[in-house]
Amino acid sequence: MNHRLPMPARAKSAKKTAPDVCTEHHAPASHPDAKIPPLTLVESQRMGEFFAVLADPTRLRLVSLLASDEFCVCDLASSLSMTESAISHQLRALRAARLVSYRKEGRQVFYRLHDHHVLELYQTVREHLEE
Amino acid sequence: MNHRLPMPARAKSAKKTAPDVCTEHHAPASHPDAKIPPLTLVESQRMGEFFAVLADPTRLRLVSLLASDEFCVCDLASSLSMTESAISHQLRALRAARLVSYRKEGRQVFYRLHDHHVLELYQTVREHLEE
DNA sequence: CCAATATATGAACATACGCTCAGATATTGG
DNA sequence: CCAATATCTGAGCGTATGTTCATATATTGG
Repeated sequence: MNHRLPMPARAKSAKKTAPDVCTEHHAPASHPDAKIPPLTLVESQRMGEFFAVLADPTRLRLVSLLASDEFCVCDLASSLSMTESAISHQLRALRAARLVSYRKEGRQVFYRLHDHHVLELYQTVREHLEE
Repeated sequence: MNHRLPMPARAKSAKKTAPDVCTEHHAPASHPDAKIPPLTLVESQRMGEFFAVLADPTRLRLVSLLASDEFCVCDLASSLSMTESAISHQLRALRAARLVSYRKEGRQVFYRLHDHHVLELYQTVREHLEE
């Protein structure tokens, strides 16, 4: 069965030159213009957490609402026909990822997208999926 | 407790004018330049699935490797110090999401990024997280 | 044909996640 | 202060997901 176990030694040999792995190797070099080092484990975990926040339908619908205007939790819950508790939990995740900011006004808390980068990313992917 | 249950009627009232929800409403209108309709449930699910594929450290490291060159499964597994089975499962997910393409050459299968959109999205988010 | 190599796949297990429910916290009005 | 409103939070449940393990498929060499 698995003829190459985890192998702590050896790894990280593939950087920019052709990696000398497998019995024979044909070194295709299809992206010659690249100099980008691969993600480290920690970097990939960070990036994964970022994408994971956007990998939920409810949070994406929240972002799509906030792309047009500022809303309080109550309005967001009503717009999505969900409980305010569920929305509050999801807003917590969006806050932790710095995707939204908020502003307190009396008993209400108004949420908005954190900055233009969020709006741009959302619109880019939206257009990409509309093809 | 929850003073506003799922409410199937009523929802979808917040489109472009200020949504009339909550007892009092202060209509802040912070993004006046918007005309983007919010995501439907189905659209948000599609978009969520797309982000979910990129929400895993292993798949992101695979994308980061393929951003520089074309690799066979064996090389990818070796580079990440993981079993070829695990890598094959993840490549399957990347294939299903049309994020990678492949080319068979004898016993080996060489994977590459599907198109330049993938590379651009990856690089954009990478730069965004480097701040 | 058969052994070896390279990859793919299904089942199973452990973990992670989203929602609900109950309750806590905070602010306003009487 | 107390009731009502608006939001937040922790525990628990059901489901989804990534890896391992065993096995299957496919291609090459002898």
